[in-house]
Amino acid sequence: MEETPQKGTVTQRAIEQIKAMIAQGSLEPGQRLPTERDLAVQLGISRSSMREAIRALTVMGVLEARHGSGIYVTQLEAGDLLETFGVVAELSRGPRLLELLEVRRILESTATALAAARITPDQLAEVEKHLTAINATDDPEEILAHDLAFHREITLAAGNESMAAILEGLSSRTFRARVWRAYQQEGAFERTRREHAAIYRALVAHDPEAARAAAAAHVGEVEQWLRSQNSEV
Amino acid sequence: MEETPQKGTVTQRAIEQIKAMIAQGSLEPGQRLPTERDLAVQLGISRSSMREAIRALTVMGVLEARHGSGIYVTQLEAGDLLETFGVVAELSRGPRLLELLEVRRILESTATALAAARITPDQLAEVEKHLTAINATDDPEEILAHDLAFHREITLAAGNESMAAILEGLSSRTFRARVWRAYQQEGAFERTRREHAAIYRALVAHDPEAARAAAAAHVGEVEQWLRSQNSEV
DNA sequence: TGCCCATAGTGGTCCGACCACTTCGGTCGT
DNA sequence: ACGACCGAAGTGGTCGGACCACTATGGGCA
Repeated sequence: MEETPQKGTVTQRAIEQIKAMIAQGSLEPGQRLPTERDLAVQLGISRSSMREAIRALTVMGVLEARHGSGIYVTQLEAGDLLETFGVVAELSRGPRLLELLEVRRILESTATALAAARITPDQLAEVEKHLTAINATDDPEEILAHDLAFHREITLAAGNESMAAILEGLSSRTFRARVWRAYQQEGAFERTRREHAAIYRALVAHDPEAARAAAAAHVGEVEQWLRSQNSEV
Repeated sequence: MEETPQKGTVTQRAIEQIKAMIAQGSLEPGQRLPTERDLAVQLGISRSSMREAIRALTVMGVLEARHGSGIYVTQLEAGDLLETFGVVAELSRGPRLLELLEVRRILESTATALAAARITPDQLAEVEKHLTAINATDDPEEILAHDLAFHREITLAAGNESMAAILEGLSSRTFRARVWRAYQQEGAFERTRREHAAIYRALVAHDPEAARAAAAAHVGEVEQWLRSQNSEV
């Protein structure tokens, strides 16, 4: 029960062992881990290797290191899988970008449909706030921020935080900013506003099918435009 | 243009810089990077910190380190975002597990529908092979392997590698093995076989809507069962 | 009583050495 | 002349120890 099985690199072994501790429940969400130095001693490896293992788990969104305080197990909440997903979206080009956009269209249309059925008056008011904010300004930066918030509010209303987190990653700042920059140059502003309005109307009417169609069309519009650019973005 | 802007930790800065190099195209997929030692000098940090940055990017699926050879940029293909996603699925419990299963149901039903429209005779034969293999044995291990292959073949036929990779992560080995263990004990074997057969028939008939319904029912069945377990898994 | 700061403890960074593995070129035998 | 072998150079992997930056805690001071 004590000797190292000698499989794979030392760091990789450490990663697996810590993952196993969490999976088996001996480390619970929010709990603080022993210090890096202690952990290294426990697993019989150097602190350097242990730090790399911790770094890996931090990137995966499993651990969280607080300078001067300690290392903690995250709540394993939806947002924790966001970062890595967003990075992939940022680095994707051409065909891969279209594939991810297709995934987004599928998930976002379904999420919007679910939201139409479940959204509360409070949430609806929040959505409307961002909608009017988008129409009230011409600052691309502000529009983008409210556009993101508009969709996030809707996906959250769908009641599936994991799906919301994935969509957030797929719609990451850089990802959309890149599209926007060129997109708005074709004067498609007005069309986007109409699409947003259509989505909002479907939500107000609590009409899932209309919401699904409106959301699919909204994402599909960007998709079509991007496809016509022949992988230039 | 040369001094460090002093924002965030040194390692974090290094991660961003390397990401930027790839995003801007000065580092292309498959290309070999300078050595860890050289990179550390270039960015003005220690080798330890550089190694952590590389480890982080390796986990994200952006870089690949080959012992004794060098560090390379991955092809940034779909499978590269798989590993991290699978880890999240493995560590999820209770409500989060249901959310992820819902995402899988949405994506898998759509993917199966797409596959019904696009699948080639060759791919269809491959799918049938796994189907008969599932029905020919009682070894859970073998069944699981062919079950995974069955669905993977179908999602690949949908023509969206990114979606296939995400689904692969959501259906990761451990994830499904855990479900299977208890699931089969209720003698739901036969029902699963019938569902697989229904999916296959829809593919043969090139009937997208039937395929969508069959796949949604298939995943939904597991979903319902898991929901009835009151977060015990 | 309450504020403040010295201090211990933690993660973050750096250095230099050595180990394990890959790669490649030269050497040796045929 | 050719091919298999082997050794050296180069690379990532590991180690340990030192110091820095930040946080949290508790005791002392006003």
